Amino acid sequence: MRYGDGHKQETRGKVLRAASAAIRARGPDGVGVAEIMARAGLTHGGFYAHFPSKDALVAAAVADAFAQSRRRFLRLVEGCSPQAAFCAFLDGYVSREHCDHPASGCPISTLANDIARQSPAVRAAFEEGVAALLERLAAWLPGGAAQDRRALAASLLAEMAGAVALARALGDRALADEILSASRARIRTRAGLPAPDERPSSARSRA
Amino acid sequence: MRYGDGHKQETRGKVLRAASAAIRARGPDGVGVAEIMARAGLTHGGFYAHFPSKDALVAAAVADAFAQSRRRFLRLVEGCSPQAAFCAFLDGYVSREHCDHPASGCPISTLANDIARQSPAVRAAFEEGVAALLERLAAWLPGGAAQDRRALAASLLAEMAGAVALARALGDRALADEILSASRARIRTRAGLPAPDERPSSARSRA
DNA sequence: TGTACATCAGTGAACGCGCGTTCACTGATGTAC
DNA sequence: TGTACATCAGTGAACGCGCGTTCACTGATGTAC
Repeated sequence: MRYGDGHKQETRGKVLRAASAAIRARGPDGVGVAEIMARAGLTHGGFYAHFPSKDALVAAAVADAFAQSRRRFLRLVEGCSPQAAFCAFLDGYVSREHCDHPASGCPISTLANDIARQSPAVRAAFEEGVAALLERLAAWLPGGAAQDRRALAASLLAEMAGAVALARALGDRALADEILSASRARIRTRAGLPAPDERPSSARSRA
Repeated sequence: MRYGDGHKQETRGKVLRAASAAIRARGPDGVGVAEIMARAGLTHGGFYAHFPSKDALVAAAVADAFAQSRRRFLRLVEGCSPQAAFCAFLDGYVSREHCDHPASGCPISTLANDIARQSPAVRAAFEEGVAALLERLAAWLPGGAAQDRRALAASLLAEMAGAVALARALGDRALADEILSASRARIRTRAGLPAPDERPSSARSRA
């Protein structure tokens, strides 16, 4: 082989990361194969040496997006109490920062509507990501039966994803921030967290 | 004029309704002008006699979708107490029925992710619809200062839209129904409604 | 009342464009002798 | 050690297709005389 052993895997990784970001930012049907390859520093012809179809790339990119989010939050939260972990997750998720950077954000908040219209392979990748995240959130919630914590986690995740998606859809920053801070405060209470963040959302967005 | 006085407006209305349904079901970029015209019983060439561009149609269709939802719920809820009105809205919204029929459903639950990527005209139509719905929901909520009711309405709407969008994205009906019923129950409690619905979600979906 | 004309909603072929996908080719490198 | 060959990741032109949009045309009807 005229390239180093891991060369092809490395290139595949570059394409995957470019796709994962671009698809979250503009939707699976909003970016083309050629643009993704260009962002990975390649030309479009080589794409099919790495993926059998665009659909397969989208499925892999969705899985990669969930894995990326998971890694980031597990790193952020290492050694924290479950309560502190949930709190950090919430503050990162329902935030102006997250709204403004969909390309590196949670795929649920960016892609839920698109996923309902995608192929079974893409939907399966999404579903796996959601199930894993729900389990993780449920484990961070305090007390109660496992089933109750799971149901609460589902309700809280629905609100988190809904609030961020809705805020992103609104051009009016004031209304968007109103929704974000209303949701953040209520999720805190619902999750049994003690100390609400009293900073105004404008200070939060600069943090 | 060789057609009756209201003929052109009537045709425009047909195109608009076809667009409003198709766009909610498959997204603004998932349906073409030709297909929408065909669904309205026309050929694609005549489109530009009614709308200056596809973008203008999408904006009008989004506004029409909100107006349609508003009309339907106001009819359903006529003469009810505010509490009963909110309850009817919630049960209709966070339901298997709503999940299974995006074409006639709330545009927030179907289009939030798409709207963030659309033109200013489309976003403005969406924003107006959201603001009007928020106001209506806030008026149905019990007690408290107007500002608190508005914040609660925003939080509840975020959860409603998030739960339905998430449930639609999941192929696994059991997981989807779990999310729907978890959200429905918790929104009921949060809105100060007394009697939770105890039927299992399988019975509900057949209702 | 009857004929010629004007109107304009709707038709359907055509356009330029970007998409996903294919394929003959390139050229840097590892291997065989 | 040096030369000929095999490998294959990546290139770039080309394909068929569907899209949004344009435009010359049709033909049913209302109006003018």
